[in-house]
Amino acid sequence: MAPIFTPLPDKPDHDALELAILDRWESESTFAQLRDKNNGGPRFSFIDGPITANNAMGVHHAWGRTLKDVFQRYKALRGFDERYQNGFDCQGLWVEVEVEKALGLNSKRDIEEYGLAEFAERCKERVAHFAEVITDQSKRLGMWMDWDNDYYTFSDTNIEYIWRFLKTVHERGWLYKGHRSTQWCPRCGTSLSQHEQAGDDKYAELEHPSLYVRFPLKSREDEALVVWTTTPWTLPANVAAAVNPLADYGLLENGDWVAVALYPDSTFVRSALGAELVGLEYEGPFDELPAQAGVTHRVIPWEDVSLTEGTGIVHIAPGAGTEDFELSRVHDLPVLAPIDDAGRMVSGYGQLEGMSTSEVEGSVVEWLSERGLLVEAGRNTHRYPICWRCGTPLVFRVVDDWFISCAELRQPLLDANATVEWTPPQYGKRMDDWLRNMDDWNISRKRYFGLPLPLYPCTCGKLNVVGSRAELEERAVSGLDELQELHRPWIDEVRIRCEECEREVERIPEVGDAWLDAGIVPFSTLGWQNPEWRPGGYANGASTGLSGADLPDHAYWEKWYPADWVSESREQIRLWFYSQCFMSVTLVGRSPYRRVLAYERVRDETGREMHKSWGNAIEANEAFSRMGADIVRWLFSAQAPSQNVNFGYGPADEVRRRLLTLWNSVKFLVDYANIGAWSPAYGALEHGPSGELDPLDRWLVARTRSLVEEATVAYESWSTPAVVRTFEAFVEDVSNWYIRRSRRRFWDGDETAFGVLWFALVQGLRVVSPLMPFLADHLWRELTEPAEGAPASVFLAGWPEPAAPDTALLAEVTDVRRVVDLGRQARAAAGIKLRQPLRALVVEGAALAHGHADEIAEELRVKDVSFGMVDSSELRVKPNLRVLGPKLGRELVTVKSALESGDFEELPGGGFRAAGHELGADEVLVERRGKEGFAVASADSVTVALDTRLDDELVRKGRVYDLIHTVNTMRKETGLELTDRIDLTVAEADADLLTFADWIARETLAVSVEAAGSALRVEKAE
RNA sequence: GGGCGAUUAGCUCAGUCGGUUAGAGCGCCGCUCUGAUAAGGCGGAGGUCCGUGGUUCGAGUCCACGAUCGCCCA
Repeated sequence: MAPIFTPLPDKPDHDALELAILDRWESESTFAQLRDKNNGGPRFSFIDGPITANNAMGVHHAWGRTLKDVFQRYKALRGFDERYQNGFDCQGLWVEVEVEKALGLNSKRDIEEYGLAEFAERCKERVAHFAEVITDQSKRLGMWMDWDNDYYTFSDTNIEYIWRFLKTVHERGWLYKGHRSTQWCPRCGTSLSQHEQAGDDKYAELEHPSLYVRFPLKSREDEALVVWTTTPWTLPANVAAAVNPLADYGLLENGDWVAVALYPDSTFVRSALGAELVGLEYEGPFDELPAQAGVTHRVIPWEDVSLTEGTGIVHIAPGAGTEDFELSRVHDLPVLAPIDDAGRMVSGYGQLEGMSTSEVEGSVVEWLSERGLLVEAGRNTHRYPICWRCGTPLVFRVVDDWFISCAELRQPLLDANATVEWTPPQYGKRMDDWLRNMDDWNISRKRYFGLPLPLYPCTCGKLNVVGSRAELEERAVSGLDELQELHRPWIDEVRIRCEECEREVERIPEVGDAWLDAGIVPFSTLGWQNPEWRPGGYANGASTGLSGADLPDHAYWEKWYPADWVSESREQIRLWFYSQCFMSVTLVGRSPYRRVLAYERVRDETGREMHKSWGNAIEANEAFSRMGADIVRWLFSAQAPSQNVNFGYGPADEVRRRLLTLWNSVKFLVDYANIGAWSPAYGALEHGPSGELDPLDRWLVARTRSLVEEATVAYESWSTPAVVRTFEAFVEDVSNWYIRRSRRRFWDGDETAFGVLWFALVQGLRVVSPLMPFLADHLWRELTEPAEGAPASVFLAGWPEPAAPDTALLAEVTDVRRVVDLGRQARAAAGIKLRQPLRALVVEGAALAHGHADEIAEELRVKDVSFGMVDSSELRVKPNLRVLGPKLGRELVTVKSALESGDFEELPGGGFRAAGHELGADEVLVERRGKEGFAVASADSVTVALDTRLDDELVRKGRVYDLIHTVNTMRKETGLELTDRIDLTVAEADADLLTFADWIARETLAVSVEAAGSALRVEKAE
């Protein structure tokens, strides 16, 4: 007869099992079935933050993608209709930089020589390639998404929606061209914005020159200001020197002025307050350069001049520093811009022209020392900003950039954020902090493959902002025919008419910040204000052929906006959470998401950052196949999101071992159900197991119901760690209490036990399936395959019906287990192993365990269990603080010390009198210890006393248990099957045990038991 | 300088509403069960719950201040 359940191997092969499940999902269209089932149900709106389709996915992406999938699966089990749209981020500096590397291009000129059209094609190819790679990896992780319906941020539709946003911004008067000093990457040839440039990995410890330089004062012979700088290339652009007006400055004997505070050991011939130096003029070190012609150098006041490093006098070059530039506005200083967009000195700087900022260092030093202006030259190591994409050290340049003013929006953004439920909650405060401090949004990048900013400034002063492709077509005067998509170079050919003066105007060359691309997604993908549904309408422009995504109509947007939930890493606070909130508050005045789950970073298993160059990085694909995707998901799910996760093969092995207990429990059921020819009934899941349930069975049913209850609470509070904890505790209870206590019933083929265990395991799998979909579905299929009417997949089974657990029974068993633990402790203390039966156990306390004496007796192998006072040599009484604290208040201290010193009187009924107070039995905790002939153990007001006295019968029974144990060990060692029968021969010396022959035979599956010879013999019976 | 966190066993971390002897996993030592067995269970060693002060009958938990570390901003 074929077995009812498919036999399970000793342990799971996660990789093979997961690949097999993926095949089943594919061939059975499981996901499509799930979506059909939930179609029209209540909605759970999730919006996927786009993943950059620029490289393969790393394990750090797997954390977020696990969480996204867990909660989408959970909500699906609860019957929610969902969109499952995945998103790819496709354009901007990150793609450009990688494509440049691949093509061996190393400057903007290289790109232009290569050709913008060709370059754009290479960028699109890269995105298409890695979108496919990421899709495959995500599927392997178990992510269920609508994979042929992804949104790509470089589609024309997405771009048009951003255009529309920008037009709105302009109508509000927030869009402006700024002339300011910004951080500039000389390799990428573009400025970078505040939110891009934040974060620790955006800085490096770099060594730069450290120069002390003399600025001779004009009206004072032989006196000079001394400044300190680590950026020699900025000196030729110097126009001023700043002093702290409130600080003391002193004149050294050699004629140098410095801050007194920074030269504590020097003697000064004269001193002055900084304010007194203000207005003095000096000779600039590079006055002879053409660029410096006509510049008057003078001393200006600045409260922020540091008195902790340097000389207390700061060299000011408004063309090469942010603060310098701000000061130039206040003090009306000339702005000299010394470098071009590649970071090379421009004309007007004599012999320095054409040199990079680092090449210029030697020449500057030489120049200064020749003229006697160099006081000291050294090296200095400090934290210096580098480009977040290519690692090149940044410089400051004063350039024109386009900005969105956030002055008017700041408060509305804060108000919108106040409506959002953040998990963990402190991230909401961090968002507030960011919003309070954010600068105007720099949206322009002087690059190539990105969102084309639709800005057409006219010489008449009018800034034309085009809000859609239709508007562009209507106003175009040329270039439309070649416009294959809304990207450079094609878009640059389109000229339009100025709406003010009718002159022909062209687009600014800049592209947009990539966070505009991602931020518009809650509008562009959901069809905001789109009059009619356009099949395939999202897959246009650069994403033609990559996706089949529709552009929905406005009614759809109304249905799915705002998102009920979004989840990304914490750094997205200043990136995607920010940009989409900014755009959403601008367009519709509210936050685009109701709830956020954010998480920290992935580290290696020792807590260090992962770096390829350190050799401690783990490839996502390798993690999936070597650990198993379920294990990867479990590791991430178990981690509190507010803390970095330590990820690696060590922690993975731990998880694997813990999950083995679940596997073993299922395998146990399967093995014995096959022997006993038991098969399950699917209806039992809803109604509970049938048959005559004994207390242990009812306990497991209650325990299962409480699991469902606890897990529901955990999921509903977005806490995967709580799901993990509650599930692991459940598995431990099933395995180490129910199964261990019930083994015999399974050997005997007890149908009720099978039914109860099956119920518990299957319900457990349903609850945990969002976290580890592969193992859960595999075991679901294993356990429900013989049950008629069971859905083919756990994901089609829905969420377990909630049912109130029998909490009284759960509490009883908690007490029972406490007694058993104490009993084992007592045995251990007395040095009596569990195989030695004992005559009696007395239990005091543990009131709820009274009905379970038989279980306790069996578990502890004692003949008799009784409840009552333990008559002992030592009595300890403690106050029940929870009760007495509020009642006695300050008096409690007196009572407590009286009880501690034994100064009390026992009252009838279990009460005590101490320090003048009568204490009821429920107001004290009583423990006893020490008794002749007994082993006593005590904890939490429960005391057990184990009678350790042996007699002949007890000793003989102990020997029988030993014998049975030995025989069964031999059975195993000789490789016998569980059902094999044996002929057993015991040694002559054990002949007296043959009075228990039936018992021995039953326990060892012996068909004959006899005594002969001197050794124990086990032989397979014919 | 401002903001947000963290600090609990050798390591990684839980710790609910303030309550009696602060827990788990890993590691170490010893014991043990075994018809789930490359598992499981029990016990032991190992704690200044970062520090100081406060509130309270009672503080790892609440409050204030400080220290250290991490992160975000300036």
